[in-house]
Amino acid sequence: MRVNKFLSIYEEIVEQIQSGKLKPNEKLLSENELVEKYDTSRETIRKALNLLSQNGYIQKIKGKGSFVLDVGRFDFPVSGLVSFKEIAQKTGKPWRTIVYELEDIKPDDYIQKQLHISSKDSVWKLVRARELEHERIILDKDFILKKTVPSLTKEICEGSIYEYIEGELGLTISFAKKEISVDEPTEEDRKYLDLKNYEHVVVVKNYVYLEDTSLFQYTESRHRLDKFKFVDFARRGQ
Amino acid sequence: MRVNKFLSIYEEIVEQIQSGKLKPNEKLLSENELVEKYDTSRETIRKALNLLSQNGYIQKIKGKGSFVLDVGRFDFPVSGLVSFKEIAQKTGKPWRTIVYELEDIKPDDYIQKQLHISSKDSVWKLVRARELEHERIILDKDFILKKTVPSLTKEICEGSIYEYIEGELGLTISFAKKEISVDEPTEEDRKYLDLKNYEHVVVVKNYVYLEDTSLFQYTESRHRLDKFKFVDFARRGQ
DNA sequence: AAGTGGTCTAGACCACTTC
DNA sequence: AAGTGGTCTAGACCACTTC
Repeated sequence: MRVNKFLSIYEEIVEQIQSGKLKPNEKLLSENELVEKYDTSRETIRKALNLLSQNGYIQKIKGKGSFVLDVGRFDFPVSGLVSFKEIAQKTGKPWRTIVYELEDIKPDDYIQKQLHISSKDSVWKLVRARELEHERIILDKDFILKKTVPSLTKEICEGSIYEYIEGELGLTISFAKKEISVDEPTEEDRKYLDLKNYEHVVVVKNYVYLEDTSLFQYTESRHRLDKFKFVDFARRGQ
Repeated sequence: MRVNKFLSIYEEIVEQIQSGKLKPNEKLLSENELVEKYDTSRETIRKALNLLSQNGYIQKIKGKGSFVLDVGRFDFPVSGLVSFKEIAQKTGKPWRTIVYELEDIKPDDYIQKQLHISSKDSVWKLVRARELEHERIILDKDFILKKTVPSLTKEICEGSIYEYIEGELGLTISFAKKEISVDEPTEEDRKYLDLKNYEHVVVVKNYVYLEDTSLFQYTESRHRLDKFKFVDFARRGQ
């Protein structure tokens, strides 16, 4: 079976940029030269280069060529939430996930509205705290359609739910929408988080969709505000 | 001169979705049928469809077809800051921009570091408050390289700086990086914002790059936390 | 078996930048 | 004039979903 040619070219160039073999502001080989080098067609090279451009590795300039961006300036992840797991793994600080609740519920009005379901649909309610350096700084409240994910265990919830959903269940998550705002802490926040004296929490509402465009998960992440950071990288034009 | 064919096909289908001629979950014509309809090649149709997919209008499923997403679920803007101007224009509430400072400065250490420049480069410092319903809720502190934007006036700053930069100066902004975090208010925040008793502000640091990959603007937007909202829409995979 | 989108090829013409 | 990336064409084979 043939593997994606454009993807492996993309990955090879990413590796060259990350390892420093290709340096910031350096000019890549031209598209025609890359066609020669990889013995492929120009459209395949262009697919690889467009992916590099979309992901912030290079900048293409018409008439001039493609240039390596200074990725060091964009501390990873290039876009998205700087999750507690990433912080923890980068800094090597001790962390863990505490599962407070895992139950099968009938959704209330608010959850019905968020997931666009009726009161008849069963939902997993999962409440977890994320602890970093012995402080619980994020409260994740997940609501997952039971008809999509029939069984969940405490063990799965302590690890990665997405690995289970995509790996074990073979489902494909295709897109997600996030809304970030600030709110006052609830009783639940005060109970399950080490909030100190902060009078607000950063609330990230996350709506997760499957490949068939169905919404199957709503997550509310409530962050202690001193530990919150979000990075967004946006390219202009198409 | 030939106009982009794939772009006009994209725009035509966007219009059909927004006007309701194509309804949520409805199946689009297949790629081969669209080739017939628009009398073009399949790769051109695919470019238009991929753009629709990237911008959240449709979902493509292998073996099945392309389906209209329920864009109503994603209140615009699909991604990015829900800016005070957009809120104001949507709700029709009264708003204005107040220019407090516009001067030509020598950058201090912090600004030198943010813009990757030396103390010799001149910089415009611009401080503006955004007022909505007679409350100043956002403080925008812009630092703009003078060698890129030689002249700025109070009138330009009260309107849209980007319109001036892209329209009048003919420069192309190619990408931007945002960092969102929460901080304590400064003296300046207390002076120029109607902060009420909030003890924190949401800080959005924005780094703006030109087509030649040069960083020319650093903006720090300091939001009163009760008025802050950010929306992010992310597709998985490539 | 027929239809779907995903990948790939080998060409073409174009506008822009460099020399 | 030569080199660059951007758009477009007309084909091919593939894996996946539907019937």
